[in-house]
Amino acid sequence: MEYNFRNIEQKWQQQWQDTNAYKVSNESAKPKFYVLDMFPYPSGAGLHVGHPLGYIGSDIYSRYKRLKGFNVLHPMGYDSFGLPAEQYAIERGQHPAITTDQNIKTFRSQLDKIGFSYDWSRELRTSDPSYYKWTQWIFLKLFNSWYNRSLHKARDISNLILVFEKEGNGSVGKHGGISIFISEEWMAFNEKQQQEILMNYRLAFSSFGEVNWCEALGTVLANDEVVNGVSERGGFPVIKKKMRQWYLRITEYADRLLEGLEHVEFTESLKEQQRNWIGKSQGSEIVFDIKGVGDNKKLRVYTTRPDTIFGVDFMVIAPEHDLVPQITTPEQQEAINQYLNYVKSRSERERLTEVKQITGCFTGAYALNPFDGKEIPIWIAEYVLAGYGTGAIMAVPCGDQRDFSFANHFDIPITNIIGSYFNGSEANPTKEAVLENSGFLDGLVMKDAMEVAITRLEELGIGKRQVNYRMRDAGFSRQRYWGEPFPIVWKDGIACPLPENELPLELPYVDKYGPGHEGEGPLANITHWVNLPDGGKRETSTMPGYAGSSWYFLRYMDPFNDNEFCSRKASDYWKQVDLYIGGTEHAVGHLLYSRLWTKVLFDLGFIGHDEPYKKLLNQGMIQGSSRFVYRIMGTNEFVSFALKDNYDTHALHVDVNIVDGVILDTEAFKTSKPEYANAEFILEDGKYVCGIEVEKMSKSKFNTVNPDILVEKYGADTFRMYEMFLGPVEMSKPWDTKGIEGVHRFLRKLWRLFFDELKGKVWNTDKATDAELKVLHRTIKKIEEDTEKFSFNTAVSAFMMCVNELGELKCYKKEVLEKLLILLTPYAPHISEELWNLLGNEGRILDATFPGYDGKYLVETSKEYPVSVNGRLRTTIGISLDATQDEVEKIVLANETVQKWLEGKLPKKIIFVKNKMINMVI
RNA sequence: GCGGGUGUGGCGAAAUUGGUAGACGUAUCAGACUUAGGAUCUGACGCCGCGAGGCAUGGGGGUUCGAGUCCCUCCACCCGCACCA
Repeated sequence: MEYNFRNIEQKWQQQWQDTNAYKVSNESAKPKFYVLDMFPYPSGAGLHVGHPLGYIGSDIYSRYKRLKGFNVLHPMGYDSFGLPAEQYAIERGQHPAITTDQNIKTFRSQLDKIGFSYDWSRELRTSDPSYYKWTQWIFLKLFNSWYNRSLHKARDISNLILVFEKEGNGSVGKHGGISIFISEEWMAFNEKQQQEILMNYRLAFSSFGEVNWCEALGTVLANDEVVNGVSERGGFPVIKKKMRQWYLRITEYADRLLEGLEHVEFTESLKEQQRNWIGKSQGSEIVFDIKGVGDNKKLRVYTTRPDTIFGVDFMVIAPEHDLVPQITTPEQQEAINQYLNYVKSRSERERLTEVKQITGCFTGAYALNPFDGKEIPIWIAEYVLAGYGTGAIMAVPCGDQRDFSFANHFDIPITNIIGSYFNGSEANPTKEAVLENSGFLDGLVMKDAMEVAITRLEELGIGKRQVNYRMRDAGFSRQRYWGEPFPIVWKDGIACPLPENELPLELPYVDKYGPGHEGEGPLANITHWVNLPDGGKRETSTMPGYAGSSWYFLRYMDPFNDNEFCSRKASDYWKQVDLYIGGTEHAVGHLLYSRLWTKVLFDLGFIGHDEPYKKLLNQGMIQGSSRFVYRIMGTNEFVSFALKDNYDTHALHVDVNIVDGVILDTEAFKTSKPEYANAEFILEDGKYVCGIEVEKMSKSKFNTVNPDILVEKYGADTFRMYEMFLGPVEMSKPWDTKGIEGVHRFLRKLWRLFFDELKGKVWNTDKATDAELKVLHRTIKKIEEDTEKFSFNTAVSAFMMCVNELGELKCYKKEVLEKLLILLTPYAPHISEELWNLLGNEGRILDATFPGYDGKYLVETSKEYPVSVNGRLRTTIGISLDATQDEVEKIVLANETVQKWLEGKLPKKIIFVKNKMINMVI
């Protein structure tokens, strides 16, 4: 009887499906555990070996937790709305609903072959109306909420209206550009004015704003979807455009999003990325008078270094700053106009990439230093951003390198306030210097002077402490088709929410789902849908890809609920996701937005926790190892790697599947493409050697490896274990199929502990020896520890060692083997089930209990201790474990080899490290 | 530039956290059994050396009886962020 993995795997996968083996109940006396994979966008390209890496890790952990007695929620679904799905559909010329459905089917069948333990009954799709009904519902909650800054919590908007009616907005503070009003003023506003004011407080709000407009994609993109001035998807140019858009007021949550990072287990680098994105900076705002202009025109700058105020040699304001036209002197008008034209001609991309170039223009105006009255020239320059701080800075050339370069470039005299810390040829951003030329701050160390300066500024009423964030409110609308429609109707310029009983507002079916024109999305073309009988017009943009993924982890808890997005009972039972596995690419997108939604839902009392994920594990990316052939220019002749420099060649990707290691299968190559049919080769040692490069795994690079082929050839269990064996899950590594044989060999060796090809059944019910139990218990301990810390690669090694050792001991004992099978279940579920069954066990192995290890088999009564003299290993000596220090010394000193090294002398010190080694110092 | 991370055999990687470096697996070589082997098993396999032995965890220095592990310093690579005032 041999290991026939194909039959075994098919049989058990069918069985699991037929018996709903992995269905999970919300009612259980067991402790809960929630293991979640980042749900995929079902791309049409199919899986490559990189995709299942995290899924295998999470599957192992879920199965392990289940054996440990937990009620484990381990669901899967699809992020099926969004830009990628729509783009793919457009490329195929098919409706996204159809392509999405097809892709999901392919995806599912590929996943099923690997033997995952998902509870598929809870499957969800973000593009399903029964799901996005609740995405829309949560949007309405965001729309109907505001952030109460004194409670640090979201509150219903009705409660804000009450405050306005009673006392105006004095106590809640200015949000957006709204000025302070009192109760009477509020009552005097008409409906439209009131709604416009409320819009400045809503957590989901609409506003005209500069957005990242991508002409090629015909849509607006979020900041994190724009990389280096081009779209993340497709790499198309992105420009700024003013449009009415929806936003989420994530900036109100900046502090809580930062603070929450202290309580979750994310990697330091991921936390750092989020902190970076939020970009909190503590500083102060200072108001400067402008020479010769009225009191109503003052220059407000933002700085983190108020201590350097006496070192300010010039001011720089953003070219877009409101003051520019107001303060420019007639003499400078011409130059300023020219400069503004230049700035306008610069694309976002150029401004981002050509950062080294120093440009700017003097306005002719001067600000006045409030302490010594010094006249400070005001410049404009594109390096100062309108959107950050006040859009104006005070420049201190001796302390800031950018300011220094600017001063140098335009010959602005530099004031040195830090004495010898400034060497005249570069700025020194130190906080340790003792201030000079700094009026009342003279003699103070800079870091102490900050506090003194800001206090004085506040006393004078010309400055205040100010916290700034780099993060902006998140753009929440897309001029696209394939997304959630907004449950909003515009009436006379007022955004009216749809009543809850009209949800879901279904996405109308259209034939033309391509981009609309002039910024409006495709929905604008469906006039019968847009225009309502009462004169209202539906919002025509749709929600972005991250809408549905911001709360899906909650829906899995209660997926069939028609009355609520998730009952409080269900979310109180499952609580946070205990383990969330996925890549780092969502560090500042999905992971930030879903944290925001969770916090809002928590504030509003719909759920009981305000961080969605307890622990996040980032699986590394599996890269492709590409192979290259070198074609001699203008010929059909290919030259082997080592000889390529003798010719004028260019490198071409060659399909990794026809290369064995680095050796090209030249016959397969000839048949791979018609143009290669007559290819000729210049070989080295009779072989064609390919070049290697590690790149992202992608079809276009011919370096993808399809898991289906590996599963077909070696089985799912081998595939699962090999993916884990490659190395730590969190590390990126190039794929190499070579070693998979070793893992497959291990499973066959395991099989032979139960059945022999010739002899048949070899397992028996004899009593296990101490030596055998020792191997078993050591393995139990190791597997438990490794699985617990996600060290799946070392766990696989431990299995291999265990089977090797049992093989050497000729241990075919059921007592030992069945426990080993339980350990192995999470890693290789099919073979474990089968052997468990063949051992005559009742029930399913997935309901077994993870065995405990007995310490007595791990402890040795005596041990060979290494003995070293002055740290150098000399010999080993067997000593019983309960020997006292004195006894150890006696035994060691009596040893002949040790005596030889001591040369008759007595050691100064004998160090006896229990269970480790003995070292003597002479 | 700033932040995070990594550096160990031909290759993927281990190392109980300061205690015999290279487990486990691949690759390679040798052998056994075989009509055959891409099956199975055994052995060798960091470097130098016939050997005893010596040298080895990116380089250099330090702490320690003892360092891959801790400290200082330099170097290389990967990943984020980047005129953010």
